[in-house]
Amino acid sequence: MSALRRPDGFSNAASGPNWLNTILKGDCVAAMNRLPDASVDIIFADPPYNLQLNGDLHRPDQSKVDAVDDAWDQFDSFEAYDAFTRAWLLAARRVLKPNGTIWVIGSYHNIFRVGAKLQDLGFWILNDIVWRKTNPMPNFRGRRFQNAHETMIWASRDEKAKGYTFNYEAMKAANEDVQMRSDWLFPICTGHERLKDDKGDKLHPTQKPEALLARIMLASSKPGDVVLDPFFGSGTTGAVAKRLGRHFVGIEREQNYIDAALERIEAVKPLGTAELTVLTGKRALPRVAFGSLVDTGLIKAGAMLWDAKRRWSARVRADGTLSIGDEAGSIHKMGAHVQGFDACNGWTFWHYERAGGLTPIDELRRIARLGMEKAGA
Amino acid sequence: MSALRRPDGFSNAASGPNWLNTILKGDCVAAMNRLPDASVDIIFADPPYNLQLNGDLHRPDQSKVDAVDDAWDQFDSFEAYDAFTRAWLLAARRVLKPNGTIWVIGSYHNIFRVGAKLQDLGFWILNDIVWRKTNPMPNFRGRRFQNAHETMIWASRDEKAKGYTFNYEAMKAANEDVQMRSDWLFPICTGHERLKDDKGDKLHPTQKPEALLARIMLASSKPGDVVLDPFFGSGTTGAVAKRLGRHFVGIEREQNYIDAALERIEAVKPLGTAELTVLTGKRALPRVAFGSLVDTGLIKAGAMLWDAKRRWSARVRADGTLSIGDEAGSIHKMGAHVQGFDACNGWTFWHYERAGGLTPIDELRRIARLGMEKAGA
DNA sequence: GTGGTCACTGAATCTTTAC
DNA sequence: GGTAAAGATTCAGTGACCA
Repeated sequence: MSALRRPDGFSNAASGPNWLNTILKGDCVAAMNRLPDASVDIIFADPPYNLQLNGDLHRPDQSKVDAVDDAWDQFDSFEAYDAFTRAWLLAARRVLKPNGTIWVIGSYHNIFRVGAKLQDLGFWILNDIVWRKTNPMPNFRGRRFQNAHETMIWASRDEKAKGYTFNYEAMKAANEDVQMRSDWLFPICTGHERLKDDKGDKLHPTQKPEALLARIMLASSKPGDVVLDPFFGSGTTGAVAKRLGRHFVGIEREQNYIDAALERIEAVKPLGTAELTVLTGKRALPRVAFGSLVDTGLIKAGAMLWDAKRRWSARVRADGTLSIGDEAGSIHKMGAHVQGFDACNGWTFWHYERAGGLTPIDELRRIARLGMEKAGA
Repeated sequence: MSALRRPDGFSNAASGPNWLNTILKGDCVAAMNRLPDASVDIIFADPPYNLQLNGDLHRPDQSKVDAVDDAWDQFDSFEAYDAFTRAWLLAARRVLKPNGTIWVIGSYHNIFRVGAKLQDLGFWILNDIVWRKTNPMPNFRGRRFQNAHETMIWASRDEKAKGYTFNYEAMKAANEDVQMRSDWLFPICTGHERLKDDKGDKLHPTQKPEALLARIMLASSKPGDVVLDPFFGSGTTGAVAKRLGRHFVGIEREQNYIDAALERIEAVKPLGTAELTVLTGKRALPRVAFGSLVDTGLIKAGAMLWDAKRRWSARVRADGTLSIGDEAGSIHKMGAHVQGFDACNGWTFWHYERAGGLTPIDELRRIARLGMEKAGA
C-alpha cells in the first residue's frame, strides 16, 4: 500500500487502516483495487469530462480563454471514454459498502455516458442534482445558451439498498424548512479558496468549491464515515471531510496535486462536535411506543380515541393496542383499517379528549419525549 | 399517408405537403419513415420515461416488449429502452434538415441513456437545459432530494453543422439583456392550461407547459419553420407552433389524445407577423465594405481615423484600406496590428472626428445601410 | 478607510463568407 | 474540399492600484 504521510488533525491518527486519511498515488483503478471490499461509505468522483475542444477561444477583448486541454482529459473516442468509465465505476462499486452511495459530477460532454454506465452496472440513481453556477463563464460567441450549470448523479449501490444515509431533516433545516431541491446554487471556486501555483495561476484547472462538497457530505454521510475520492486533484474532498469530521481516502496521479492537497488538508481545522451537531440538523427523535404512554400513565387503559371528525372511535388497551369491536391492533393498523387504507400514521390520525376538544395523540408523544430528555435518555 | 384533418387557422392550409400541420396516427418510427428526408427544421421529443416497459415500448421490429413482471431483468430493460431510443432517433435524424436541431426532454430515469445514444448516433450536443420547476411534487418519503427539475438536451444533426438557428439576441433581450442561461424556471402545467378528460381528471400524464415549448421555438426556430413532435400526446407542440407562426407535424398512437390535440390546436389564434418579428443582431444585417464608404463619399480618402483613446491613428486610402506609416491593410487588420492582436473588429475600433469628438466608423456603416434600404437594394 | 478604475478570470465541445 | 479574410462577441466577480 503506497500510503503517503497522513495529514495532522485526525482523531484516529493512531488507529484505523493505514490507507485512511491518506492520498494514494497512482491510477485510480489500480489504487481502488488495493482497498478492501465494502470499505467506504460514500464516493465523490470528479472524472475527466472529455471536453473535445477544437481551437482556441478568445473573449471579445481578444484575451485567450485558458482552456482545459490537459492530457488527462483527452480520449480517442466515446468507446474509449466508456471503457474508462466502466473500469473505474466497477472498482468503485466493489469498495463501496452495501448501503454506500456514489456522487459523480460532470457536464453534458460526459455525464450522459456516465449516467448510462452507472445504470448498466447496477447502481440505482437516487437523484440527479444540478449545480447552478452564480458566475459561470459566458458564451462569448453568442451561438448557444450560456452553459451555467453542471450535473451530479447521486446513486446507491443497487436498487435494493434502502439503508443509505440521507439526512433529510438537516437538508430541510438548511433550506428554510422546506425540502432541499435537486437544483443547488453555488459560486464557482475563485478568490482565496482557489489554490494557486508559484506563478499565481490556478493550480488545478477544475477545483470544485468546498460549499458543494460540504452539502454533499452533510446530506449523505455521517460523522466518522469514510469518503473516497478517486480523482482527488487539489483535495477539496479531503479538506471538507476533515472539517466535517469525516475520514477521506484520496487517489491522485500527479505529485504536485498531492503535495498541494496535503498542505491544504493539514491547514484545515475540524469542527467541534457541537458545531457538527448543529449542521447535522435535528437529531433523530427517539422512538416512542404507544404502549409506553399507557405504562407511564399519560393515557389510561380503557380511554377512548377518535379520528379528528369523530367518525370512528377506538378503545385503548393495556398492552398499547387499540380495539374496535372484535378487531384490535396497533394505532397505525387500526387507523388504516377503519379507513380502508393499507397504511396510516396513527400518531396523527387518533385523537384524545382534552378540555372539551380533540387533540392528536402525537401531543402525548411529544410530552413523553420531553420526559425522556429530562431523564437523560 | 395517414394524415388526419388539418386544424383550421394555418395560412398554408391550401399549400405545402399533406402531412404539414397534421397529426399522423401510429408508431413514431413508422410514421417518420413515411416523411421525406431533411424535411423538418426542429424536433421536440418527449419520449416515454418509463423504463419498466409497461406496454409503451416496442422493439425496433415493432414486436411488443413484455410487461414488467416478466423475466426482464434490469439489463434487458435498459437494452430494450436503448434499442427503442436508437430506432426513433435514427428515424428522426433522417427527417431533420442538415442545419436542424433536436430537443429531447427527460428525467434521470431515461435522459442519460438518451444523451449517450444521441452522441453515439452523431448528433452534436449544443446545450443541456435544466427546466427548474417552480412547483414540483414534493418527495413524500423524505428519502431523497425533491426532484425539482427535468433535463432537456439540445443537439444539432452533426458536429459540422454550424448553421443551426439560435436567436441569441432575442433570448438575451428576453432575459434582462444578459445572455440566456442553461437553467430555465417555469411552473409545471396546471390550471386551465391542463387538459382534462370527461371526469375532470388530467387527460395526459405528462403534459408540458406551453411556456417551455414557446421558449424552445423562439430560441431555435424561425417563423414558417416546421416543428416535428414524434410523441405528440396532448399536442402542446402543435398549439405553440400555431400560435408562434410555425408549422407542426405530430405523431401519436392513441386516438383520444389525437382528438383532444386537434380540438386544442383549432382553438389557438396565431400571433400576427408584427408580433412574431424576431430581434436580430448585426449578423443579420447586409455586409458593407469599408471601401464603399469612400466610394460614396461618406468618408474621404486621406481622412484620419483614431482608436477611442487616440493612442493610434491611421489614414484612409482611396481603395478602402488604412495606412499607418509603411504598413497598410483592412480596417480589421490594422486594428489588430496596432494592438498586437490576431483579430479586431475595425468597425468599432476605429473612430473619425466629428463635432470635436470621436465617433466609431460603425456609425458611417449604419448610414450607408440606410442608403441601401432607400435604394431598394 | 473609501471609492473608482482597470486588469484579469472561470471544465468552452463558441462564426461566417468568399475565393 | 481547403484557406483566408471579414467581422461579431461577455457575466460575475476578485484584486491591485490610485486618488
